[in-house]
Amino acid sequence: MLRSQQTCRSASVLYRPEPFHLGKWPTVRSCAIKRVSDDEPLKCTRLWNSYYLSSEERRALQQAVTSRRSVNAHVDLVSEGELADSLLFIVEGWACRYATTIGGGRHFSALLVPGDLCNLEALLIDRPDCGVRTMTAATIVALPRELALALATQHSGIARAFTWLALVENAILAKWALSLGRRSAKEKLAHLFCELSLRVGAQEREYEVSFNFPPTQEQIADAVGLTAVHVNRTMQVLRAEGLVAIASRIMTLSDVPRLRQIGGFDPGYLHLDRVRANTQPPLVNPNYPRSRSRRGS
Amino acid sequence: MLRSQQTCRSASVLYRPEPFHLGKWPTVRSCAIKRVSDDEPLKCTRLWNSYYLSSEERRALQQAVTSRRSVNAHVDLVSEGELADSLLFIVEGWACRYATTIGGGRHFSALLVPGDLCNLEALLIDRPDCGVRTMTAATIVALPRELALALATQHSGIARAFTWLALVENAILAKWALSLGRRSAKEKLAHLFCELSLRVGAQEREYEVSFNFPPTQEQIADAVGLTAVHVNRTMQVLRAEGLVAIASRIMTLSDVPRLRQIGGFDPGYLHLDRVRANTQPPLVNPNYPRSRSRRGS
DNA sequence: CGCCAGATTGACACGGCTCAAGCGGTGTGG
DNA sequence: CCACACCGCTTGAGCCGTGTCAATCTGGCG
Repeated sequence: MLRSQQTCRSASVLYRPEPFHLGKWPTVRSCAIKRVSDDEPLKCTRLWNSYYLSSEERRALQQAVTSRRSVNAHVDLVSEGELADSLLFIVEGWACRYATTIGGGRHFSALLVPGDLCNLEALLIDRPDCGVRTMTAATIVALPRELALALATQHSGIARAFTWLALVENAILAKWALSLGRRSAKEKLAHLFCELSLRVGAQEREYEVSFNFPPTQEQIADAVGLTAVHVNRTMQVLRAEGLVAIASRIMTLSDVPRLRQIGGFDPGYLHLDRVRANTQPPLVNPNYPRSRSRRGS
Repeated sequence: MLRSQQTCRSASVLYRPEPFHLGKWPTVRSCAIKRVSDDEPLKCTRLWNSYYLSSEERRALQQAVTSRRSVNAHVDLVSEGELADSLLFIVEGWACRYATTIGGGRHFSALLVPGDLCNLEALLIDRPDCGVRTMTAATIVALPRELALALATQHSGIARAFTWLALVENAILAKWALSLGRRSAKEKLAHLFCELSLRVGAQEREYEVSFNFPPTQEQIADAVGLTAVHVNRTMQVLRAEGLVAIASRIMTLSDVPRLRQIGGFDPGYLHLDRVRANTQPPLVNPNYPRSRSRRGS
């Protein structure tokens, strides 16, 4: 939420935002990865549900994948510049792909919701260009890179599905860029919320949707290129107009058509027609605590 | 270069910028596609030069491709929402991928330089989410979608190369998003110029590079999310500091290390190590006229 | 019950946008 | 061969959307 051009003078005050790498986000002490029972860990995944896979290919994928692991919030799943040897699927919880500016400015290049593949680039690129960090407690599944490559070589459907995932991510990123470059704060938020409501598979009824929405205002700011303060003010406007409401991590959009109009949102770019409909996870998910970081030890 | 939040009141004045679709860019009357002799049209292409292809696969690609065609400047190669049935390679000249905001704001999601693939998404997505338009006269080569799919199915190297192209485009887009969201005008321009100097394969010597650079200031603005006026002022600053100079479509960066520092540029994300080095095209290319559009009808 | 992350508020500053001319070069029609 | 027409580049004045800085408030958790 810091902009780069601003120098980071105040190393003094305690809870002031600080450059990312200096620990504005809490440093992680234990990754607390523990195994969880599972049978079809990939089932709710966008890759799994894409129309490009045959059932045989689905089976092959399922066998190649590790079992579920649960991860704390604020954990780096992928660190910028370090070797990455697995594709990570986020089965439950939210994460983000982020990059930082020399000045400490932080920016998200993706918000990852349940079912998303966190780091497709690890398939072909060994040093990731940006990190991936959980925003909530999450459960993930890994597909070792070598296995993924082998599968993609043997099964053209799997290769095609990977390419498709990359193309959709591209389309989303292009829309984000459009927002970042040419939309006002209000439009940015409207567009983002419309997008997320669809991506998490929330069921709209009577122009209204509700869905789990763990990000803090600061994290929203890092996604749309604003300041946490300004996100706050803009949210107040949207709230005052009766368009959005957030209560205990659940976001409600009360007038989706209006929001779409404001944000200039057209769902086509998400290409949801190439995926089997995904059921929305339970509205209040006990595994979703935006676990507050315990202070330094 | 219009920002969306601004209403477009002045339909009166003559040379004022106008919403994109209303013809700020000249409307195209004739596509003027004419054949040109060629032998290995794909040779200078990033796909062709990627390490993922075997020589057999290169041959297969070469055979599948149409012969070169030359295209005028300001021509839509791909129109948003319309069916696209070919992958287009831009062999010579520059183009851009663009999208527009309801308010008429225009934004580029990519600048395409010689050797780039214009619309990889056409491989799997039939209605493109954004348009592609030439910025200069250009020569292009097409690979029919069905052929591309068949090749990707038969040759895993080709499939892999496609995926790789998508991933690199993604990485570039992510950096653009970082710029858009968190960098100042000066930083944005510095970063963009550093990126382009590498992508066009310009040879740096003694901290200095020169390369063909056809975009107008307005087009630069559409790439970095600024106004043409502000790009102009920022360019003046960079020029005054002796960092960049443009003369007759040739850009010279006189102090690349300094520019990289300003823009926070780290070339890793371009993953040039996965492509055979590409020779820089001749510095002044007679085919590069930023052909001015003749006026109406 | 105290702590702390996150949400909220207010005062103020500034980067970048808007509006409005003006300038120089270059194809083009007369 | 000249004179427009027109594109792209510049410049100046003024404004406003967002950022900055600094408190304060609030609810959940240990």
